[in-house]
Amino acid sequence: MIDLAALRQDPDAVKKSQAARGESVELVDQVVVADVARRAALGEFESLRANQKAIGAQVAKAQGDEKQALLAETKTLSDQVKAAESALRDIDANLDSLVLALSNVVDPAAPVGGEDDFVVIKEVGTKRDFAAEGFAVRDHVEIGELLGAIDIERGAKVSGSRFYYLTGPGAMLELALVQLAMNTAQKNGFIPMIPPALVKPAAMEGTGFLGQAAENVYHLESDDLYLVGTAEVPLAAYHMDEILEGVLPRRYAAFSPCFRREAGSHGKDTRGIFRVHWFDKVEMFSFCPVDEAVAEHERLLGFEEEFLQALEIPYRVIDVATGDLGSSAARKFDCEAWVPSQDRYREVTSTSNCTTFQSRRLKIRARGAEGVEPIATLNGTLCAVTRTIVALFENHQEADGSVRIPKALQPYLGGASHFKIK
RNA sequence: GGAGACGUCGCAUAGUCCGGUCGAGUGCGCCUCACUGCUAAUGAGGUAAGGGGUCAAACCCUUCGGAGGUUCAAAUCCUCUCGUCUCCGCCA
Repeated sequence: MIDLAALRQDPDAVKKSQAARGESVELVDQVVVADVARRAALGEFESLRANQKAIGAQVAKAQGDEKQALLAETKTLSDQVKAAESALRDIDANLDSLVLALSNVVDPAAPVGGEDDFVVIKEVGTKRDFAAEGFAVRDHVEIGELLGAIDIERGAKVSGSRFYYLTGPGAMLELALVQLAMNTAQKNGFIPMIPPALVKPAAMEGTGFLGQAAENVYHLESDDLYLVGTAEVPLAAYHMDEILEGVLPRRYAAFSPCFRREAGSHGKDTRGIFRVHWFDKVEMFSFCPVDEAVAEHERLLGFEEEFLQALEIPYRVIDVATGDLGSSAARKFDCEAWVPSQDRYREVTSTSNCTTFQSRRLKIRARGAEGVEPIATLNGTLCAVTRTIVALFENHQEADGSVRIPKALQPYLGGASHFKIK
């Protein structure tokens, strides 16, 4: 939810942001109108109610005829108060639904445009020249089969398309990646967390996933619970309705399964485990003072880069354009790993600065020097397991189909230097 | 799944039976001041959030887990709901 007071002050800034996202500009005007109406209705209700309470206090003291007279007076007042209250409630609900429909105000530094208008910030690492090395690139599906690490066929048999089993070395690799990620995060000041993957509507709503992203969320109707698409949801909602005390930023890193319906991506990335309905992920999350959020965003990006560098995977960083931001994000950086079989960079991690958008919805604030203050939330992927496996297998493959294990990961895999073909 | 108890201002509690003087007392914690060689102790005062209003105040409204209802009036009565705890059953 955006800051209504700020919108009141400068509606044009919000309009500009909506335009940059390619979303409704006139929604801003509707909010302004609804806001004026609300304040009028609020004043009406409040003065009637104040009157009612004042007379009520007299009723309590009065006796006999005097009391009867007051009762008669306040009886009609009571009806007026009720009418004013219900009018206020309707206007309030209307305003709320309009404000909730507004996406976060984009960071002016974010490149304006659609999906393809991102800006490449940097490229890191060296892509291998497989032709020069003298062998044809295998994709992660082939490698996964050779190693006995990924079983897609049986994933489909048991659960349908976009499901998989990690088997043998694949299963151990996931655990190794997760441990490396969690250990790294803890060293960097994150509190390790294992959060619930099923959440109530309030948590989903509060993090902004029931808006335009709703069609990609699994919903368990009989229990009215949602399967989270990212640990961002239970981590953000962890402090829902709280005023944070003490030192900020407060950083958490969670290991959790992620479930995504992938509606609207039919036919996209159908091969392998690049785009699946379920995967596991280590996610970073930060509750941060508003004026430190931009620096914190850079920090999260830095942690993501360090992880990719530890895995020796070539990647680039892009500054995602306004039209491609999630509704909660003011700015987003993606790390895209080089995928040799596709001869292009593909997203493996993503970090967003949600400024105060989520914390307003979730009613999270912090006690600062000047009292209770709003707070910024930021999230970033440390390791999305399946996509990391794709990048790892493909970039570190050897001529015979075996895969070199990067040094940083070896301690978590019994010191082995390679995944060998079975 | 069955039976019961309970959700109050950071924490712990009072208030609920018998509706108004309760937006709410007390203790602890925290903040300010005084006293003290320092700390501690003691004394005085302050200490929920959100909204409206104001140059700033004053002031007003809302919130006693949540949602409804009864009433002139609800922390207090009624209904539903969520959560916590205890016992039983079941289970990893």
